[in-house]
Amino acid sequence: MDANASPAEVVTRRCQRRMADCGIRPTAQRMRIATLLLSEPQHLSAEQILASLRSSGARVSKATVYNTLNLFASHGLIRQLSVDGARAWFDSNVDAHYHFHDVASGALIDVPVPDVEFSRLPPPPPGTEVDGIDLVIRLRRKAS
Amino acid sequence: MDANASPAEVVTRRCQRRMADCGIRPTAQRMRIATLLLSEPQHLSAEQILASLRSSGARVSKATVYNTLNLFASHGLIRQLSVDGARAWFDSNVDAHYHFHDVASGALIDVPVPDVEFSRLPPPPPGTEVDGIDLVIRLRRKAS
DNA sequence: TTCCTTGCAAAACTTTTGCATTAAA
DNA sequence: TTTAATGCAAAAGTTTTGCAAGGAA
Repeated sequence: MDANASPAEVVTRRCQRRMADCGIRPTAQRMRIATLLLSEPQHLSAEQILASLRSSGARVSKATVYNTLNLFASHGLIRQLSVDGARAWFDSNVDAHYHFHDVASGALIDVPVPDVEFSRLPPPPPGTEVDGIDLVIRLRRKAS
Repeated sequence: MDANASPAEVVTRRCQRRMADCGIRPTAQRMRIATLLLSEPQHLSAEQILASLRSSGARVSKATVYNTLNLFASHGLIRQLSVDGARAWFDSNVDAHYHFHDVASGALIDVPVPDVEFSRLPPPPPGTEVDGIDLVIRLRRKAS
């Protein structure tokens, strides 16, 4: 172990390890995208990721951002969300969880699984089983 | 009352009434779109609606389909769903309800509210209140 | 060398918009 | 007649793809 590792180093190593576990070659662009997303749980669009990387001086193309996000998603490193039809959001929290969605601001907030409890759920149709539950609690500004 | 009204007539009148209630002018194209959607609860994409209307001989443009769907949605006559990022689905069932989503086939199946019961839900963040709950139970083909 | 990744531009797709024409009140 | 709706084509926005160039093994 390295008790002197900086937070940035820890994130870098975690990204390398997770990509290696999936057999994904850790190129410079992929590492930057992984570092950005996996440094903390967050929801980002492809455009936001591209802008963020470029403003920090990275040389990345839009195609590579999409390629990388799709690659990561296909390996379960991130998760693609469909909350509004306008664009995809990429969630770096792949543990089971739900979301608040503030429609006015577009903000997404994680809701931990233990905060939601189902006392009844319908049985899946014959020949199918439940693959997962997408729960979005839409929020509006309180009138009061 | 008219005890001899055919099912088609009943649908036509119900569409006229619902559009009138919203102050929407019942043009030929709008009536055809409303009749298609509101004849029974279903989930259709804009492209499906356009194709269906044209194959039944109607003269409608893509722009009018989108204009009309947005108009209907803004008046609460239909509801727009975001289940996959690929396209919008328009749900003619505007009563509160949830969905099964068979990812393999793309099929959407309604889940009535009484079939789901929450025994715990997180409190909405300060300054906000719950506007609605979108619940999608993802289905996969059973392995067994 | 061989295979994979990147960047760029173009293409594909869904949805919106501008504007002249047409239909409804 | 006056206002609103329609159709068409073009535009806009997001995501994918083809391909030449670059980089890693």
